Amino acid sequence: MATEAFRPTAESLLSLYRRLLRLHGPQQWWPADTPFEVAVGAVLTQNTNWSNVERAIARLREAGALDLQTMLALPRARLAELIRPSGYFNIKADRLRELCRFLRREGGLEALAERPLETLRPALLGVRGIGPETADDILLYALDRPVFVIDVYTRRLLARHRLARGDEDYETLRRGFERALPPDVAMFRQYHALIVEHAKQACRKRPLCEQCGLARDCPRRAD
DNA sequence: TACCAGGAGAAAA
DNA sequence: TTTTCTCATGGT
Repeated sequence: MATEAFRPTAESLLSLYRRLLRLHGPQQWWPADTPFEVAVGAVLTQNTNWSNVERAIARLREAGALDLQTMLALPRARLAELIRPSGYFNIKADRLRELCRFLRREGGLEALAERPLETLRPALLGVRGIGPETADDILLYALDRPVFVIDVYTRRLLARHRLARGDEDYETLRRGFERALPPDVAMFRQYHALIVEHAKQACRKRPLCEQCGLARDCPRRAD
């Protein structure tokens, strides 16, 4: 596992950010009505296309289960059935229930929002089924904390632009962004959303480049 | 039919 | 400690 430092300059990351922003314009993220829905979506999107997540969330909404107390009261089998379109529904039902129990113990997302990041992030990572990317999605988009979300698209883009090799561990990449950039929640959200949007647009109906994940012949590539 | 998609945890090496 | 396997649906 690669452990050496990823220490990009602020200018290199800001330059990439500005190019993505020019290409795609401001993104409206995260697509959810409430912080709780953000947290649910963060679990459901694990290794899953967002369109499948939307189906599952729509079913939860129809069932009136998009709030903490109702979801906690649902039998596991019923919850799994509701989120079936998101895939991995048995595992994700357990993960959602673990997350809901955690939120109940902590007094809900509103109470969590009062905790310092130094204890909040480890607490989230202590929930079974909540890994670093899912925790950081929740911190950034549901709890307004300046943490940078690292996903597969971020790795590919960093590698493509020679800012990283792409196989660095999650914490190395996250800390690299957070050290180089000011702790700006709105900008971190926009940056991550732009990376995902860029990858989706560039790769649509085109073969992926094995290095960066973007299409070799895509006219919208940011380089 | 085969592959991929906004991971995470357990098991095996 | 690192790598591999498992979980699963819907779109292309």
